[in-house]
Amino acid sequence: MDKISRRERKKLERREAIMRAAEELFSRHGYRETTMLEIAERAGTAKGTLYLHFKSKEELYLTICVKGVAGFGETLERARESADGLEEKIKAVYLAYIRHSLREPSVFRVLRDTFLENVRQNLSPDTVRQVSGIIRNWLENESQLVREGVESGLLRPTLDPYRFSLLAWRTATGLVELALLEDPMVVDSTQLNVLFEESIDLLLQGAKNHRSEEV
Amino acid sequence: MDKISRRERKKLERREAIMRAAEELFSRHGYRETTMLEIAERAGTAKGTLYLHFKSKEELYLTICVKGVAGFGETLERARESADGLEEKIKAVYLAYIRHSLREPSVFRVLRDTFLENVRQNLSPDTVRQVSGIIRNWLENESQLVREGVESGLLRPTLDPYRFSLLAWRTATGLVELALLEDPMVVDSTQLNVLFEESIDLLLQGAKNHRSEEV
Amino acid sequence: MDKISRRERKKLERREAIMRAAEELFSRHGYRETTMLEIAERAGTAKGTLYLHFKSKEELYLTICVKGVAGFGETLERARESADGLEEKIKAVYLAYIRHSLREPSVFRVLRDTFLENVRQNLSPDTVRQVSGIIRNWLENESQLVREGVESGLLRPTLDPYRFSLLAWRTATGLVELALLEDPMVVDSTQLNVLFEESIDLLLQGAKNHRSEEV
Amino acid sequence: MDKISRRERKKLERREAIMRAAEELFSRHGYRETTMLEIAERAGTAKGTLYLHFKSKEELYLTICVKGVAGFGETLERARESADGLEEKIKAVYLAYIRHSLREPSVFRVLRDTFLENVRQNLSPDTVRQVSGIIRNWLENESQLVREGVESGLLRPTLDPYRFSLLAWRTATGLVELALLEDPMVVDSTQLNVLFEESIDLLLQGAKNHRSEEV
DNA sequence: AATGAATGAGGATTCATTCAT
DNA sequence: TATGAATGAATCCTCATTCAT
Repeated sequence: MDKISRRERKKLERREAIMRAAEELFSRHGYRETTMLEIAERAGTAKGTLYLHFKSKEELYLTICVKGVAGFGETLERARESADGLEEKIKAVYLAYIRHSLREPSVFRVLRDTFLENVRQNLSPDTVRQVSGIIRNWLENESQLVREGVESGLLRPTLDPYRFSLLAWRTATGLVELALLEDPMVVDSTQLNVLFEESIDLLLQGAKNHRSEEV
Repeated sequence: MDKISRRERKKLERREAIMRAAEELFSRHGYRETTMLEIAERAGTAKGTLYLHFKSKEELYLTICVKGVAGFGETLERARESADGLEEKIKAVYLAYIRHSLREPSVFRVLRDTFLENVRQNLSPDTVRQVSGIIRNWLENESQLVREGVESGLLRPTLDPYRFSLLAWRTATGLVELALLEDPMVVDSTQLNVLFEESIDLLLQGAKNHRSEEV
Repeated sequence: MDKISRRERKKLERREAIMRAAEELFSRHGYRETTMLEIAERAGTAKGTLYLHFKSKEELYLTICVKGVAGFGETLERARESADGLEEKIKAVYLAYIRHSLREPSVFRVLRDTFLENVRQNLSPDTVRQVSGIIRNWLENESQLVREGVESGLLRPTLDPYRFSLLAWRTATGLVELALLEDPMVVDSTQLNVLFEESIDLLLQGAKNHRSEEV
Repeated sequence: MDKISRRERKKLERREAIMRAAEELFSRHGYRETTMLEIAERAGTAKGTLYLHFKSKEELYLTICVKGVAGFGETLERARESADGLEEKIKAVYLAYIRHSLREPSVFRVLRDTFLENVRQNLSPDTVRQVSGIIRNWLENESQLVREGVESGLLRPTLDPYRFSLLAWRTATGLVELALLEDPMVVDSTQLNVLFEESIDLLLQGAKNHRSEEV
């Protein structure tokens, strides 16, 4: 039994090595430009071994996506729980999304690519739907916070919670994309770091119920 | 001489037909997924003809990029000029960026791809620098408007103009990406259309000098 | 126009060279054991060229089948027409089938393989159906001769014409298979040649209406 | 000693399980189409185990052939012995060949494939010679019956006994091939069943000494 | 003896690019 | 100039066989 477990552990390690290699390469070169041979070489295995662990290139990709999405979900959840107060929670989740993306750029890129039209074409509709489903789920969780903000009077009553979440998500994504460029050219990293916090402050400030503040 | 000029016109028309076809296809399917045969067929020529006009697939791609960037520049410039008032100008440029992107999705996608790390790898550093240069130029033009907004007291004095432009640009890009998905899955198009205007309103509202308003 | 036609002729020649090469190799090694590279090399072209003329390995195979079946059909038809008298016609068609098979062993083998279960599995049901359809057609033509033989009193009234055709076909096929072995081992070629005529004589003799002869 | 024999029995059982699995699969899908993994799974063992019992895929295939040939031999022998009268014996052997083939389609197919040119190429000349030898032996046994038929005046004196046996064998094989098709397309199974008996009747009728009958 | 993970040669197919006409 | 046939490197995937456990 010990022996079996040792063998299984080894297999699991291989699998993880493959996933790490694939994640890195998919993220750097995109789905189509990454070849199974490259992945195998980077993972230190033979081509055929990949197919022992994943039925196809697409399944390997999907597995990475799903794992990545799950990781994101946990991070956001933790951020929401650990912050106090509605405004703080909203900011925490927003910043957690950015920080997690920067910490795991491969995951961010793979998920983003899954979202972009031209990468979608190589994936089965099912894969795309699965990833989209999880993203929508985040957005709805986030909306709930915003809704509470509106109900509590913090944010102005005309604000649509889901649209605000959507906006925050797209803004964060746009900033991360910029931050992940090897040579951003149009901005230096200090400015970007400031912008992460500033951006959500701006959005929240704009969404506040100024009537009530003025009183 | 007339004949020569007729011949040249014909050649130019061919070249443009090829570029239109390529733009459409690169934008829909991405660089790798688009084949030279498809481009040729859509342009109504033979495969070999493409190589009379462009040295390689990559050169064709780059030519499209450069042309697209120029078109964007003109549109933004026109938007700035035709709007009245600082706030209106800022909004106009922001919305023009979005509208132009939606009107010319191919150009938007090709430029966005050029910006993303994994596509950059296929491009010469020179091309990347060229495109980046033009983008920085837009941002600086836009910054100038924001700076005037700050100086006039419309926007709060602590606002960094360049950072604000950057933020608006990334937000707009993030929204356009979503809008261009064939099946956005997480949002319907009505919501998105509202969001285009709402987003810049929110950003501007958040950037305003509320002290002065309250008075 | 002359030039175009020259080019087209060349293309047609290539196509035929490929078909000849494929026919030979499929017949010698079977469908699965034959590789596209081998076919290309034997045809004196590059691998890619095959795909200019045939969409896939299967389509190439099918094309050979269909052409082969047609050739058979014409041969049998000619045999039927040129012989005099019912009995002679039946014998002529039977022998023509054998002779054509021996003259074009590749075609015979390819068609036989299409018929055998394990080769069918690699082919689309459509391919199989198409070939089967033509074979059934032969059998029905042949049946018609036998039916006339029964009606004229030459063959015994209890004889089922279609079954007799089937039997003759299977017998002929069985003999050809033996004749095509490089080293038959169980029979020498003189014996086989005698057997070709003898076999149909035996079958016809057995099918005759002996009552009427006895009168 | 008991333990050792138990172990040996187990080993033998494994070996037989593997052979049964392989026979079934080779027969259904052909040599190339059958994978060692499939055989292992069907036999309830691991892939590696196959190589403890058989040096290679080919050796496994050959072992099945040889065993199959032996089984055929016994069946035919039994049929000859249990029938009474020359004509009955000839028919019995003929029908036994067909029935055994239908009862053990795997064996039939494997042997037939061994006989066909394209499969022979994978086999050592020795194996082919061995199988051929056994087949010739059948044919000679069968010839003996026919010879007696000629000598007794049942069959016409001009009939060559070996050729007649050859013919009967090829006819039977041709019919079995048709009968084993999953979807015969050109004939239904009722007709085929009638044809089994009808065919040997026709052949024998054709071979009879009609002069003597007429008297 | 049994296992099953790992290997890597081999096969079908695609497509950017070349070049003879 | 325009064509499109030809090329062959590159890609995904399969599977017989080996070997450490």
